[in-house]
Amino acid sequence: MIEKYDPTAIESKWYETWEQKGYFKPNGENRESYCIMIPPPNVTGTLHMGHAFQDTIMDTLIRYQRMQGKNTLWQPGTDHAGIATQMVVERQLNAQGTSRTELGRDAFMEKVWQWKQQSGDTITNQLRRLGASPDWSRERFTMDKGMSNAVLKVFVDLYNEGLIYRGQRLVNWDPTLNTALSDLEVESHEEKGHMWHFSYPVADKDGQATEKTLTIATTRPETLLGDTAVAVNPSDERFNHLIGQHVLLPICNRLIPIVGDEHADPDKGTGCVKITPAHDFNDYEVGQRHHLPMINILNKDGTLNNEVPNDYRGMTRQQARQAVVDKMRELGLLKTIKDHVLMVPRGDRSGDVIEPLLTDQWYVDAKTLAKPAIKAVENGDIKFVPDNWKNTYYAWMRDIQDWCISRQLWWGHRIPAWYDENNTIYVGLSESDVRNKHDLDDDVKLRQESDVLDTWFSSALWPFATLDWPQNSDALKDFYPGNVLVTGFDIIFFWVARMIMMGIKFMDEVPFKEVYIHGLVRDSHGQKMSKSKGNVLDPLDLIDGISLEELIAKRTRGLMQDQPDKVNHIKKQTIEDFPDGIKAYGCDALRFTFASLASTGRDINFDMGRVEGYRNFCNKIFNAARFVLMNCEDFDISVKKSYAPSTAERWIISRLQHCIADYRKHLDSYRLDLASQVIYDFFWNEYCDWFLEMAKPLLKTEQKPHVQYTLLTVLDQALRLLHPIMPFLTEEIWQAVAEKLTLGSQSIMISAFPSANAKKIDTEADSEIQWLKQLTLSVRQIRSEMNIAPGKKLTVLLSDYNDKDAHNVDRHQELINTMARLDGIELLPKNSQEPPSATGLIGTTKVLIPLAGLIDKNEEMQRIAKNMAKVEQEIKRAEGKLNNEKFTAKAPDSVVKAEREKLQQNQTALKELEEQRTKLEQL
RNA sequence: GGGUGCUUAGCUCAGUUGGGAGAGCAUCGCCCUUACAAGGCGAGGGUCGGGGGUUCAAGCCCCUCAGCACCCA
Repeated sequence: MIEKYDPTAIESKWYETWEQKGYFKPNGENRESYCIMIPPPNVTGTLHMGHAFQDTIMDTLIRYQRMQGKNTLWQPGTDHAGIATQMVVERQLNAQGTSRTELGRDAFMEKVWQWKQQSGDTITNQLRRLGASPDWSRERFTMDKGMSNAVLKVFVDLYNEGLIYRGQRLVNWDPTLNTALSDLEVESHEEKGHMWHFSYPVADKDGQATEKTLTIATTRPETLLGDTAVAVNPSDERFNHLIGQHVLLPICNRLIPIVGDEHADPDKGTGCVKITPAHDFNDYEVGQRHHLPMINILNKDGTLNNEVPNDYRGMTRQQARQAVVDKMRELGLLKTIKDHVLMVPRGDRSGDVIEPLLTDQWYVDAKTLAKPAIKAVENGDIKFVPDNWKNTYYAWMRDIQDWCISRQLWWGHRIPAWYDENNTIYVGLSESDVRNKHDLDDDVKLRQESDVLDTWFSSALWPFATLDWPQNSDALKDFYPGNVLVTGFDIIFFWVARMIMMGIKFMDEVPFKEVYIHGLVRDSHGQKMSKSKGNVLDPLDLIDGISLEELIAKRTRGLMQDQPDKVNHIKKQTIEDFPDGIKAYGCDALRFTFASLASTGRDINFDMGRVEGYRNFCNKIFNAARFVLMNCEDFDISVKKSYAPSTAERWIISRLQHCIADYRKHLDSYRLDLASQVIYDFFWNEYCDWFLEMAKPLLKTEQKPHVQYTLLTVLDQALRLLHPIMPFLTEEIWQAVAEKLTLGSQSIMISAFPSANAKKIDTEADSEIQWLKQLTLSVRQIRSEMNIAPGKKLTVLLSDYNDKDAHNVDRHQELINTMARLDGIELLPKNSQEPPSATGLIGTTKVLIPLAGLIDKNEEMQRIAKNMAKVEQEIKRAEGKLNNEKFTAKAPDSVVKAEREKLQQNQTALKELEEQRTKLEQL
């Protein structure tokens, strides 16, 4: 074995072997199956820290269940991510001086497929580097033939049931991307803007402008050109007498009615609002209530169309806004302009301001599908972990709006609808299917819908479409429903809710039994990681390491030209956070870090200190294994038959049982942070710090073969526990351990996961070793605080000892001497004179280290005073409690009794310390 | 405006039936002790955001205030 832990050397070896031997595939042996569907990453580039975190969680769960012998499937794949991917490729084309429209639909699609191949490969390679163990032979892509068939069937079935329909509605229109978006793809944020007050002349009976005006307030002056009413609140006495009259819309010179509607808030603006039903969701509602005409004034690219006066046609929204304001000022109808903070809706991909626009789109009747999906969570068929996320789910599902699923893009599943020349709609699996069903001759011209489906439409089918549905495959029988969905809270609406709806609709069963919601990975300052902030980390850089220069280059790439300030800021921040770049911590350390951060919170601030700490843990494991193997070179497995563990061995075996039980409990409840803590603590603080040290002297006795066996078996078990989190290092070491123990199994991956054995819990050994630890700690403390060299051999006396002390001293002389580095330990006969000493305590037993020239009297008196202060405080606390009659009367007996015992023990201890101090004083 | 979550050591975070405040990193001291200096041993450091309440007992339960984050409108 190599001298130092070198993750690169270890991690390159095993992945290929595992994959070749088919360990990632379901074993097909066990009827109990376990399945996780990967949330398919978008083929827009590379995996980020959030993916790595999520994949670590899933892989840990999968490996854990696989080792328990279950028929385990982790289903991998990627998502075509319609808009996002199309944008990436379009941007590349633009950089090459061409464009999507120049290429045409077919050639463009080819380009996207090329990109998909490249990005998909990058992603799967990253997953491999992370040690992920999905069944690659089942890899799927949301635009695969199989997935496409599923999409077609679902669309056609829903259409036939009336759950998909085409309709003209106001949609969120993205003028940059030229497509409709669903509500979820629109992000509204507060932005600084203005509130303009315009006066509209009130018209007389003949439709002529009067002197009277009505002043409306608006944040969007350009929409004036599409106004079809002015609304006032019916209860607003300032204006309600005007209801039913008309105003003469300036610029357009249109007569539009004054309507009474609750939407007008008397306290907001001027109390009067202009109504533009074709360009505002609220106004649309008002328009419906009052049967107002809708005037669409926008082209699809956001410029003004021919519905507006000549002067304004072709203007952009911004130009039109300015022009309208100028004109109103000229007309003397502009009253004021106020600064105003308003919510501005923007497309989550383009960042452009979203326009409500009246268009024909395809919708899913979400309300109908949501009903059973809500019930499934209410009745516990699906559980959220942590539980409170179900409230977020309910809140959205109970007020769900119909889902706009059509997108005016090219990259995606083309909607299986055909139009004849009269625009009659035919929906079917294919054109020939449509012709057959509707008896359409070949001379009837059909044209397929050019829109594609929202990318989430296909993702929603992921849990069954990846398992070959609509075929009734074995995989579908074995692995639907899945056990748990592991995902972030940011896509509960986008994805989780829709999978539940579609799963129940088409499989008659929920798609998964649990939804484990994890937090979002942020940087160490709590900032969201994003390219524009320049604080992203590539998980592979933590595995392989990266120099500061390269990291800065990576983070500022593509930002150079436009924003020098930003580049400098990113540089500065990066230098501050990573002055020496990033070291190669290795995959196992990174995974362990992710596991340790997987608690119940929402956000995870990724701290490099933790990675470094866990890299050290890897090193610790590596070195402990080295020690064990070095000391087991002559190990003979035949000792197994006559195996007789000594106290220290029984102790570590007993501790191991606790560790196994706790670890499993935590993994079963998705507390990977607690699980990692448990195994870290066991391995470092118990196995290494105490057991390996105790093994050293024992290896020099005839107990040696037994100790070797214990060292190896406990290591074997610990490695198996660690394996789901740290696959590479554990495999590397386990191979050598398994050989010694002649375990037979070829890989730790398919070895049995440890189970706790209650019979091996040994309270006697526990108590004896606990005593030994206390004694050792006591001596070490004196040594350290009295500046006695660690190597200096001491003699220790036990005074005021009890039977247990005597028993332990008798049984564990050698262990005591090694652990506490003593010459010897003696029991001081009762009533005999105690020599002047430095004093420690095990309970009420005094641990005496005679002064004999190596201890300074004054220092020791100070030390004793310090300890006495601690004990006194404890006494005071306990007395306070026990003197409170209510406490003794109402607290459970066991608590009161424990408190009494503690008090008594501390009182004795205090007395002894006091005596000791007095004795020293007299010297 | 409605909702959710958070506030614990210098930093990043645990603390799940209410019963003597924890980890890692950082800090200080001693030590190259034959597995490991990416280490060992020891130490210091917290009025658990503020206030109030329930209780014999509150980091944990209730109320309230403040700050931060996020979701929905």
